Amino acid sequence: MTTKAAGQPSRRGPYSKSTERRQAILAAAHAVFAAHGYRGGSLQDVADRVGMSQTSLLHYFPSKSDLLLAVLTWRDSITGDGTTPPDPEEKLVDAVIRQARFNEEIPGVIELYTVLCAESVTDRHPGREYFTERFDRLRRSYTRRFKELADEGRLRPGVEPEAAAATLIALWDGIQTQWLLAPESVDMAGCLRGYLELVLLPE
Amino acid sequence: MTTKAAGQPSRRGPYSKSTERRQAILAAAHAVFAAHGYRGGSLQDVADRVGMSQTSLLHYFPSKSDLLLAVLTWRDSITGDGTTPPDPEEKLVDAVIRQARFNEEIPGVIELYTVLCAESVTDRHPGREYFTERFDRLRRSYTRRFKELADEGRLRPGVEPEAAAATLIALWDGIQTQWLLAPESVDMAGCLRGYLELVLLPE
DNA sequence: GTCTATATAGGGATAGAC
DNA sequence: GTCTATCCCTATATAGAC
Repeated sequence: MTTKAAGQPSRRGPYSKSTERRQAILAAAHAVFAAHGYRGGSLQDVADRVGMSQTSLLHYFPSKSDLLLAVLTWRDSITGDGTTPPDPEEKLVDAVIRQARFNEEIPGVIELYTVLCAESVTDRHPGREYFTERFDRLRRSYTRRFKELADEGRLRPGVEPEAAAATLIALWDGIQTQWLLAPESVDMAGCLRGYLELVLLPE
Repeated sequence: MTTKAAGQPSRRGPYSKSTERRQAILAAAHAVFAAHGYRGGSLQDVADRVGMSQTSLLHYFPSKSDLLLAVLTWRDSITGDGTTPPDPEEKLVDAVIRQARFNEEIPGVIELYTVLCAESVTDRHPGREYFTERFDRLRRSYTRRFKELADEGRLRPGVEPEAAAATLIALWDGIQTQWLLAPESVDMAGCLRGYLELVLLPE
């Protein structure tokens, strides 16, 4: 059964049954961690959604923290966060708004990020390193972007690129939290655009 | 023993032994929830810090969720969040910076807020209503403040008071998260001041 | 690769003695 | 008001049969 056979679904490689199973587990874990957080979500919840036993799940991911890190990496690949290099042709405002609207459309993406990010600041949380590095990387990336804009004379005088980078990221995270608690009262894209139009000068 | 006696520490009223115990429990619970979150923190942790049994703790707070809500209310009384009416004489920038620096000095205050706020968006979290109402109240309060400034011609043209309110709160929350993960790399007060100086016109 | 059974630990909450 | 003992539930992880 384990030997190769044309047309068999158990063939090796990136499209093997095993890989599909892993994908299904990641999707289920994404939903569970988004709804209950890392500590609040259980492997049993995830296993039930996939339709397998909790012990079978541990065959694919040896521990709960391994599963968490895999989910975080998987999130990056879905959202493009940290994987897609910024398009130098696209304006910063447009790129931010586009990403904000995209995230808004995928259920659970914002919940997962918001919940796990704050949870990660607690003692010995397995996701802490991931978020620390993500913020470092993002701050550097946006700082570079704002410096380029400053060189073009498009940054409002008095605004420091480093501060603008941290501010944009902070605003983005914070407005997502408010949006989760009151989607009707908060205009995520509007707040982001408002800040960027404030900090950037028209061409 | 339960009858009144001059000089006895077991007298009734706001300074009774029981009240002191409750205060000690609240302080311990504040530290535990800040370090581990609501779901990650245990009543046993709290009881150990106070030096009592877990069951004795439940004599003061009948359930874990009751304890959480008491801690959140206690936090308000410490920080003045939601209890102290804004001083109309103090400039908005000064008030925000002063509060930010104050929070920074009290260990655990920012952790507690950040962790519980994000955790509260998860399913059936007992703190959810508290945070939803807090955001509603804060947005209304800052919106009013920005409208007053707009009437004085001190709000930069094109900035909407409602958006500025949500943005200021979001920025504040988000920068606290970054600060918790990298205190040396993030200037909380600087980012807040930077935004307010951008959105407000000089007198 | 999947399962059952189990080890081991911990959680919140209740009953009732003192 | 404080405790011990306990109930009952849930959790992650391991062992081993199939």
